[in-house]
Amino acid sequence: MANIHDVARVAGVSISTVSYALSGKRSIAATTRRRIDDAVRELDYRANAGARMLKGSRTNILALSAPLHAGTDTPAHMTFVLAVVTAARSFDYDVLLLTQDEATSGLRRVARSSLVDGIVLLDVSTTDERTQLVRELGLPASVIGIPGDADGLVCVDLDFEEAAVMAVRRLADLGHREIGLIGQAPAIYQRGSNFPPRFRDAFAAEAERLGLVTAFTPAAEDSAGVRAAVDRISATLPGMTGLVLHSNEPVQSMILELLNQRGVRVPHDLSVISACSSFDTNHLNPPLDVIPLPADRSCTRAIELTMAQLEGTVDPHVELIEPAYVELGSTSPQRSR
Amino acid sequence: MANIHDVARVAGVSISTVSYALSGKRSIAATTRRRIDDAVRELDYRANAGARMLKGSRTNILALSAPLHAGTDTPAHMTFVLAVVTAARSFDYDVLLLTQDEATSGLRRVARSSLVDGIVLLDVSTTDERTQLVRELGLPASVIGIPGDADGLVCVDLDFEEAAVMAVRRLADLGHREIGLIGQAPAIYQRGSNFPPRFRDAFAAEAERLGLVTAFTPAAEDSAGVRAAVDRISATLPGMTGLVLHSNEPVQSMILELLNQRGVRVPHDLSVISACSSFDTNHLNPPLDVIPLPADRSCTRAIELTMAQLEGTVDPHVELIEPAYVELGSTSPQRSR
DNA sequence: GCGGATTGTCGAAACGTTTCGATTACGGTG
DNA sequence: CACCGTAATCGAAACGTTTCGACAATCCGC
Repeated sequence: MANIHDVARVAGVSISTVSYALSGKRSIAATTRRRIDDAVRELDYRANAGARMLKGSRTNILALSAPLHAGTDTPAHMTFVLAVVTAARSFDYDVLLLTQDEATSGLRRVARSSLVDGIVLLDVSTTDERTQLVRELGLPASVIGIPGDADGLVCVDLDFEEAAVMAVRRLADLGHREIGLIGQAPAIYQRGSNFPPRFRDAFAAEAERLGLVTAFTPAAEDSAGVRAAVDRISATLPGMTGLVLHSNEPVQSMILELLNQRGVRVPHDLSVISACSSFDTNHLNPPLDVIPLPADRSCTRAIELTMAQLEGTVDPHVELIEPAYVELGSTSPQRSR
Repeated sequence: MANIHDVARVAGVSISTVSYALSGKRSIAATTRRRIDDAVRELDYRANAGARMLKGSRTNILALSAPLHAGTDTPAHMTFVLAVVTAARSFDYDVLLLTQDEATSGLRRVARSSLVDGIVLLDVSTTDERTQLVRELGLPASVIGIPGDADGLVCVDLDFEEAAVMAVRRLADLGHREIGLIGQAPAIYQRGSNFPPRFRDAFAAEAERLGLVTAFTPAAEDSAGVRAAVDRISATLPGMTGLVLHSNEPVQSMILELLNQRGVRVPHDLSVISACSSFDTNHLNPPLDVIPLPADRSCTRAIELTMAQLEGTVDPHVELIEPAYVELGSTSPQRSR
């Protein structure tokens, strides 16, 4: 593989001139620069990554700790992973993927060996061993999601509380007084994933503030679980006219199918809102009003903040992304009885 | 961050002794080794990755080129990615994730800068620009899937042809004479993904060899698409008593639901086989006989072969993984009419 | 008690960059 | 014309490791 000496020889200059020409850190005569560029092209030269890491103190690699737990919605998870990789590349950073059991131990390994300049944490639980580790390592790091103890960390996430408030208000404004929430699979609440309870609790709180009657149920991911969830919530709240779905695409799709089978028309009989969904609700039947979960925005921001930490220009804080409400016709005013 | 000099100083030896103690490449006195181990622990020392890459010619990093295309089954894709990462770790290798537009250009970049020792390609199409690139780069590489031009490449994949033969024979052995195949979404065949036509064509060939009547249809991934596919195949083959599903989990689930609604009992009225599925068909209703797509085996083998290429002990070839048939009670003999 | 093998340790070179300080050439200013 | 600042280039040091060759100390068999 060609190295900088080869380039220097072919271009007839010293290696430092080559280095400066490529980095642009000192001025180089136009003719010299052209000869160097030609040599680089001819040899298909690229600076050796190891040497660059060793000398400069940047590796241009980030670690992405992304454990995939049972019950996690894989497409949503993948969306975040891809968004992180894409955002990192826009800053000329590559991404090292750490998963499963290596999500924690691998983090320590790559950090201590100076293989990465920074860390991104995905899918944090309310009590997550990775948060303490990240504090110890002292490397720039951004957490996507809000762990229980966010002290000393840079965290980014959709404002799930505000999203819940938004959904409740929307239904309240339309005159609905009895509203339901179908959430994630029970396993997800048990594992302590950070966002589901944030949404559920804010939903209940805002509804109470507005004097609405609510019911909540999780929904297991198979058709039996979905049927049971719908049955449960109808039994608890027979007069329900508004429903918020905080679950993955297949579950939302099954719920709509079930409602349809039972002759419940959306939005005529029931106003339905899809909350914090990372997929396109236009493909549902009918399309659902949605408060999107903008993976790209969270991830882009997380990477920006990691880069800012590398420059030392940012302090630990929690950054919440403002939710937006997208109308697609699945809500309507409560009919007077 | 502590370096090898610090360890040497604390242990009271030279740096070369530390290096040999850690690598085990020369014998070291037991007492010396203990002092060094203690120093390493005290300082939480780990060899600097950049320096190690520069000096040794190994980086202990693999590039994983894993573009996610529209229509690809995300959970299956993720299963492969995770399996690659896990297998790589078992050889002390980390994985750099290259996706989307970087799946090709990033490959060139990281290879030319000697950031990675080898390459793994996922989701290759029949004509894939990455295969030519990999040949040019001359780095150890393993392809998961079989591209149109596999010359000079190391490829690993489930033997989709044999899997198709297995499914057809199973149904034929049970006395079924008219069998159908519901495949992937049309978009996937159009994009040239490598395995769907391999399965489809082998299915047709083996059925013809055995004198069976067949019908094939792709299935779009929404409920309308599934309904249309089932309608199409029933219309083409009214006497169909055996059905093979080569599609993702939601689609298979919807198909079974639809059959159930229409009063078609599995296996009493229709024997159904789930082919090359990376998910657990026990969760379907009813559970389906399955020829599993063993992501972990393909990926483990791909990594093994990449490691073997690093040692120079392997030549380009295509390696097919023997499929297995798992009975779960969704097939039964053809009833005499 | 001597030669030769073995064991344990060390110093130094090399890997390919980046970057600091030095040097040369040259045009502009007083 | 002497002086200075600037542009363009170069040589050399440093980053932290691995590994080669050298050397001293110990052991073994006779």
